[in-house]
Amino acid sequence: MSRDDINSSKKATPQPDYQSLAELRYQIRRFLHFSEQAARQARIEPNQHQFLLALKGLPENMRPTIGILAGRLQIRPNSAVELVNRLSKAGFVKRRRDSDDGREVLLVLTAKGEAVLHELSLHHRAELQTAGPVLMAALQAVLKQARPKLNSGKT
Amino acid sequence: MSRDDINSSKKATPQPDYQSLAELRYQIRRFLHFSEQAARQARIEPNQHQFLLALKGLPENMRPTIGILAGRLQIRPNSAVELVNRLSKAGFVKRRRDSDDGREVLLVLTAKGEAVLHELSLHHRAELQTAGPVLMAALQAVLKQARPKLNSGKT
DNA sequence: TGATATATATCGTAGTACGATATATATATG
DNA sequence: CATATATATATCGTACTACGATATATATCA
Repeated sequence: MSRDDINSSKKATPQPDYQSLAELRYQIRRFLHFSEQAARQARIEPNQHQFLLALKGLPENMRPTIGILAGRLQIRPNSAVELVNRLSKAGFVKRRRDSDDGREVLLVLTAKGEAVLHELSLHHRAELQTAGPVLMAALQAVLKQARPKLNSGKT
Repeated sequence: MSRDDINSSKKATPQPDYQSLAELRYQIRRFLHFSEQAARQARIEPNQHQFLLALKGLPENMRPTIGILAGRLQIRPNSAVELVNRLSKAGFVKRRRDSDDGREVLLVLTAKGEAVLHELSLHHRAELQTAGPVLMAALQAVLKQARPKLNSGKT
């Protein structure tokens, strides 16, 4: 007993708002692109930079193992191994075969790795000063039209 | 007995908050990872999906040319050409050598492309229902500590 | 002890963005 | 109007890296 209008008071708008969705992805890409360039300027590969950040910024309750880091980077454990190979070859991290569990490998930042990460983090924080709000806006635009049910809105 | 405590009321915190920075990137990766898997489930390559979205969601004042799309995807124009090659081979887009400028190529979605994009967009919108707020929170956490100066500010 | 699970490592492969370069069309300039 | 130059796409070979499949080492359980 209801007509399917476009979008007015339905549960979830049937037609997605492509424009806001596209804008969100565009802004995300811009930020990621900035990040990659910043990394290369700092003489480190973007994915290696992300590894360093994931390592240093790991929540305290997590152990810095290959597997955990892989999860944080959303890559397969074997890919993480290869990444660590390149990282240690470049002198950014060290492997520490310690722990109770002899299978695990704990990753540790070297001074060099720490330095690059520090520099890059400051740069990123500065960039986010402007990019952040833009991202927020794009995200909110998507969420606004995505809202599943919302009648009696006041706006 | 040192005063380089955490951060309290400085201009811009000298030490970046690695944890919130890392968390932001983690959440971005989770969303992108979801997106990639969703695309593959829909039988399309993630980058091809992004192209379709960028095309359909292009602001009205922009013409859907290779160059413009390349900019929106943050890739080189020649990479965009190759992407379009794969897209048209797969039947998702068509080239339209029209326009006043004979050098340009205008991209057009096929019905097939439209269909996949529609499906994926709904899926993404649904995902963002939960992922969106998490991203927002992560972003805000970074911005909070990144705020450069905050005296006599208006919020 | 033996069986099985888990963590890391190795290796070959495939996919793709890139730089360098080529071609086509447009525009400027004499 | 002919030529020079700029711009938009296109082509081609290369390099990088994440991946699947598999191997090895250690842990855990029966």
